[in-house]
Amino acid sequence: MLQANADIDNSQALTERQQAVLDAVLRLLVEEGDNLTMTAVARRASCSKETLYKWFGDRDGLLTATVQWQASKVRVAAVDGRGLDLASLTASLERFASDWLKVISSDTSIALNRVAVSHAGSGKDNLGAVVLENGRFALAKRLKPVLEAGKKAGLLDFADAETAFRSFFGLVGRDVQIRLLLGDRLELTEAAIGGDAARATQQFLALFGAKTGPQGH
Amino acid sequence: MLQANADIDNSQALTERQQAVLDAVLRLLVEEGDNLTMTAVARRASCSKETLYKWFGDRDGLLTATVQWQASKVRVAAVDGRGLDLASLTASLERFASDWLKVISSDTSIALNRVAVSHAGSGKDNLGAVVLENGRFALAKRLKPVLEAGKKAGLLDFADAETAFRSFFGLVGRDVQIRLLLGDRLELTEAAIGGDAARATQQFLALFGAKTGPQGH
DNA sequence: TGCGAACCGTAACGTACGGTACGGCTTGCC
DNA sequence: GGCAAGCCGTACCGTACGTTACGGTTCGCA
Repeated sequence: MLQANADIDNSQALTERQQAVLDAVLRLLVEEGDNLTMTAVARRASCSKETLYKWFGDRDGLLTATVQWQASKVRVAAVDGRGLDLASLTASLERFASDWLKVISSDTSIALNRVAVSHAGSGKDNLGAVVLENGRFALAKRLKPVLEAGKKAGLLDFADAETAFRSFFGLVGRDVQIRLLLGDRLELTEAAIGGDAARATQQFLALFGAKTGPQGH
Repeated sequence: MLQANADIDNSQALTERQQAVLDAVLRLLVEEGDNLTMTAVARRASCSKETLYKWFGDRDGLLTATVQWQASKVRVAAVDGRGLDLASLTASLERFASDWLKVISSDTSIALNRVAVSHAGSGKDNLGAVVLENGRFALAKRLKPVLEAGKKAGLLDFADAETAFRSFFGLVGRDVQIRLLLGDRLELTEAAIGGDAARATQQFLALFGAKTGPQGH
């Protein structure tokens, strides 16, 4: 499911101490939202403000470093495109959906998306681009090969992988993300996520599965 | 498509002047995002800060009043459930999808959702609830009767209207809203919206259309 | 014409917070 | 041991902004 990655070096040479600081920022971001102060970060991380500014430049630098640090930690599992039969393709899609739902419903993801949305409205949309790149676009980059493999294997039928992915994205996410971002309670249990992933996968297959003779519903 | 509503009195007795002030807030919100100042509002609306505070209490009151004012202005058209045949049902769904896409891709909607998301992270989630109530939930409340009518007429087949609606929501919105909120450029032309609405509707019908004999693809 | 209410423009106040400076402490190295 | 570098804690500065206060003006009304 979720794994720390070592392949993509998105966190450029962070010391253990710096990582601890960024983890403190994450925790603080979950608790207090975007209105965290540098003094609060310093107090929580047991470091001085001078050190914060020396390491991360300014407040925005600290925030972007935090977003990148979190992005380097959480990553949806890659699935090899060797899923030739329908069963393994279905399993891969379900796992993608489940991982994705688990990520976007996590406290840290919600907090990070919130601060990124806030900053997107305030001029410099640095954070928004980073979140988008490590979220929606990273997912597409990982899922498309699977879709293409499914198409090659005659299991899927679509003209454009991008549009197929976007439909899958919509079927999985539906209104979950916007509701969570807007503060709607809606705790997703493990079981509910599994059910949603299976449902979304079945719907996607119903729309984009290759029609090889009549298959009962 | 879009209409001002007079039935639901969501705007509790606002004078013309107050509405003009809130319109100024909307414009300012689109231009500058959440970091608008009370002095900027006063200057733009050509009113004094004292008046702002007398009318709306404080900054949050002004913002909530603005959200409610906008919500009372823009509303997705209601469609009567008298759509008995497949053609009119399809047309209704397409119109809903088109209107919805038009709304969420508008500058004011993006700005309002951004500020609501920001405030949802900062304790009082007043704005988030209001936006959700007038956005996603209002849409559900209007669309569900149509879906139920379609089911009654034997055109649709689903167990729960809520889940059917959520699938429709996902198929229509896909990744559009989160991308726009995060600052991703992606201007939706009138034609693109129409195409997306038609595609989403066809996909929804493919998933939830009643299977009355073999209908080609 | 006189009066009071509402409102405009602006000045002023208090506070919160981003950013900087400085004294003291630990740590590794010569 | 002595020294330099890095860091902690804290005090400090400047500013931006929410909020309040006040004098001057317009407008409806008797």
